[in-house]
Amino acid sequence: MDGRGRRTTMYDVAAAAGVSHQTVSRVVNGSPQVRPETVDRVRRAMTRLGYRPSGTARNLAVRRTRSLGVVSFMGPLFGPMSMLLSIEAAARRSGYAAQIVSAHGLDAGQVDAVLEEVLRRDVEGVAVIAPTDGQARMVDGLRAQLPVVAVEGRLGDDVPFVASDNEAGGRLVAEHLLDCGHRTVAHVSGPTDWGEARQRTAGWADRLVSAGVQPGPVWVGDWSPESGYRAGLELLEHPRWEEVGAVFAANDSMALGLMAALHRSGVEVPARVSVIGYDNTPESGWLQPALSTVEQQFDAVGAAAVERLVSLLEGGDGAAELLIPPRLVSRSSVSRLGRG
Amino acid sequence: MDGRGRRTTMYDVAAAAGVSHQTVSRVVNGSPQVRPETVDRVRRAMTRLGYRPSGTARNLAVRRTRSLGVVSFMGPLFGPMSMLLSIEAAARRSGYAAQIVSAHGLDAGQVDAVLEEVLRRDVEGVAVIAPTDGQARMVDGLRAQLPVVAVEGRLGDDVPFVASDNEAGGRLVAEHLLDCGHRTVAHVSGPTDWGEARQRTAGWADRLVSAGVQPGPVWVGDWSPESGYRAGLELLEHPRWEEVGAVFAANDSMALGLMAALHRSGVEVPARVSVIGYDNTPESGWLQPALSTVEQQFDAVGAAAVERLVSLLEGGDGAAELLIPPRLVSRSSVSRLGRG
DNA sequence: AAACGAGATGTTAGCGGTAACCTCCTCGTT
DNA sequence: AACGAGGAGGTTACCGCTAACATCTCGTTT
Repeated sequence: MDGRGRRTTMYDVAAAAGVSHQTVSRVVNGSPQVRPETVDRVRRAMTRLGYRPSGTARNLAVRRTRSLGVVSFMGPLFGPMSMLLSIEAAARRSGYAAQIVSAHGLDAGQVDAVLEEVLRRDVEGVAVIAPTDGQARMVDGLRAQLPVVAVEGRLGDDVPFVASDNEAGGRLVAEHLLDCGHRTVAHVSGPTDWGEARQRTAGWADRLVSAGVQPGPVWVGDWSPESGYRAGLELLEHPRWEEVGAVFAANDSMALGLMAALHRSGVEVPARVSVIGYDNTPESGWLQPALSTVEQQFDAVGAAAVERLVSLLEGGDGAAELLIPPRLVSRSSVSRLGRG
Repeated sequence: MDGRGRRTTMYDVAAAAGVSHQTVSRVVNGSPQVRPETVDRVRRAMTRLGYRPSGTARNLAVRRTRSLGVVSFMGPLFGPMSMLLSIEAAARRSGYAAQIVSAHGLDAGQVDAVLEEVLRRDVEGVAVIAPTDGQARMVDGLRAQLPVVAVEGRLGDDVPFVASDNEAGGRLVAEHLLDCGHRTVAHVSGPTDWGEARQRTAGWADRLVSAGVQPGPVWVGDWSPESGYRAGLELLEHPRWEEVGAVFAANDSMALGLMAALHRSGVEVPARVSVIGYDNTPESGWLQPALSTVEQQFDAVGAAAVERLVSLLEGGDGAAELLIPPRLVSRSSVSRLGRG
């Protein structure tokens, strides 16, 4: 800016360096078509005047913003937050800026507001982290306007979808429990309107059934430690509680609450009952007992999502689904019984 | 877009509706100077053509982007992440978009890259979440260009600064411990190049001293559960370990690791030794034992930071510092002894 | 010596909006 | 009947940059 509040533009630099604005543009963009000494003169003028190029003007001229929208429909849960960050990082690596818009609520008004917001920002494509159902339709408006990829939650059959493979994760859990000799396992699932929750449950039940084991009772939580705690209390009063040898909590927070309830009632983990979670938060390994869990590769998911989106922008086709396999982290909250 | 890839503009809408582009602009911006039936005609044309206004063009014309940069220099720790989200929310409430740029490393190259990145995006101001020292100078370049507010970590005497009052938090901890009758308390601090860490330690020590109590041994951690665990092991071998009645860990993660170490060695918390953390993560209340801790009001801090920044943009002065008081959350990891 | 071609730079016309100013028309006044 | 005011809308000139094409300068080529 000069004293009068007018911003320093290319023209100012051009005048100061005794060249045309186009030459300044060339210097800014590193064109090889400029003589070294001219480059120098222009550079000097730029720093002397404190010139800063206007990205806005550039974007308008080239008709690209190189920015992606990332809309997230939830609060500060570990999973969604990790996704957000990993997408931002991946986008930056690909030369795009990430416009993050997050809404905590899910009522129609909020969703609309968020979508308008993201459209207003001239993004070239959008990654939607919308793990609960019923947002699919609300996002239709977006899809008509620009490329969309769904992350972690399906948005419709025709929307490219990238996620951690929750069904595989559930299967991993069941497998591990079976390996350790457990034959009766209960489950504290996530909210049933979360696709991720349903898939973890499905994978778990599926693997159990295919091993001839009947899936045990299921409680529905809301991801919070408190809901895990409540489920734990109810579990303790279940008629067939005695038979339950292991519990699969659909995330680590609920596993924590669950273990708190068990602990409070003097039930030892893993001696009396094994517990396994999902997420592998940085804390999970330090709980007492150290929590066995499943780790999702958020970085890989984020990177894949951005890659898909960028490929769509560059005219590629919107390949169908991509599921990133999770991996089991075995710690001490699951006991190993003799083969039963 | 029409078939040929040209985007639908105001002029297209204007032509379709039989008005001038300016009238379209008036409709888009809700000017009252347009006859209802004209508004109608224009609206119809807009939806028919799938018109979407170009924020970029608008920004260029009005010479404002209404967006703020948020640069964060660290990974997915609870505190920083919470700040990020709270700032984004606050910015949106104030009608600004938040351009989030985060770097995990701290080497000069990275910092420069991040700063350039944020400048390139035409933000009107920047909130820097830079809790470690030595970034102050690196950020000087930024400050010369546009308003900056420092969040959680001081950036220099002349940069407006908003943070949670860590010294008060440290004092709160000491006070609570004293109240509970503890006279010998050890401390696992955060990294010494974090201002927050130093302040928590300082407040804690200060309050202790002013009560005539000698601050106990101090270990330096890195915020991770693992470093808390290591500190715990060392603590157990300290010559004066017998005298230590309480330990203050500078965040909940380290408190968790610490408790794991104590537990492993059969030391009971809080019976033998009390533990208190800092942060109040969603999990803290469900640990065993439930962790006493200090809660920072991230929402308030974020809101205040944005408010400061916006006021700077609108010509206000950059008031000095603002510290938001934290509050103590008392749970069961601290035992109450008789007054000693 | 004149024409040639390539490198270095300048000119002009947008990109899609907004702002400021101008015009036209319709009323109510006097 | 002439006049002024205000509502409704149109015109023109930017905003700060890039793209495409035009121009100028020389060292070569013939």
